[in-house]
Amino acid sequence: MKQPAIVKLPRAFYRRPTLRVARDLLGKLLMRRWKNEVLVGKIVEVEAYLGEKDHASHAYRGLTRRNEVMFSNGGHLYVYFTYGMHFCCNVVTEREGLGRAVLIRAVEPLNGLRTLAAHRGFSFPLSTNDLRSLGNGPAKLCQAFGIGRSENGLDLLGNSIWIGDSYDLSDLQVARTRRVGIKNGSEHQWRFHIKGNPFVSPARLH
DNA sequence: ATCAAGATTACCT
DNA sequence: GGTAATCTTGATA
Repeated sequence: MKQPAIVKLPRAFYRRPTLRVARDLLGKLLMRRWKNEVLVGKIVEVEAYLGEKDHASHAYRGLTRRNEVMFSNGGHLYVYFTYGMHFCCNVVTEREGLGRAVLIRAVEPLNGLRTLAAHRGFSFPLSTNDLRSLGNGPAKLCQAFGIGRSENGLDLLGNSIWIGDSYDLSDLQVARTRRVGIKNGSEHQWRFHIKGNPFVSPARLH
């Protein structure tokens, strides 16, 4: 029995209100062409950052060289470098000029495990712990997928990195909480994750 | 020019 | 539970 083809999310998906995009990204498939295979991770945890009104957002003080991709059209990848060693990636939402995006915080690895493990420095076969540690954090998943400076600004409608639709999300249980790792703006419940999913970032399963 | 803080992680007790 | 690692950015002077 043949599996249905995975459809790339269209521009219109990203151009909707950011909180709705964040919620709807759960269960979708982060995909990257890598040599002769396709790396795939199911998105299980995200956070919305709502532009110049959001005190926790990189866009809070307006457009700068660092955050300029946030202000581009919905459907681009905003990658930033932090703590002197980590990259994190966001999906830009809505329309040009607003500076809104959704941070991808965790994925459940589904394909290309050998490559993802190699990028993370893990040996094969993976222990249960290492399998979870492939993508259960925003910097971890970037390392696993090889996402860094050169992927900043990439169009998710191209054929390098994109997000695929998934065909059956009827069982999806979504939880909504406050965002983590921020000071200002922590009162908003702009973090979403799949309830009970073991690939959500550590100690934040509820 | 200088400097503090950072949308984190790994490793320690 | 705690904290070192590591460097870019943006703010202030």
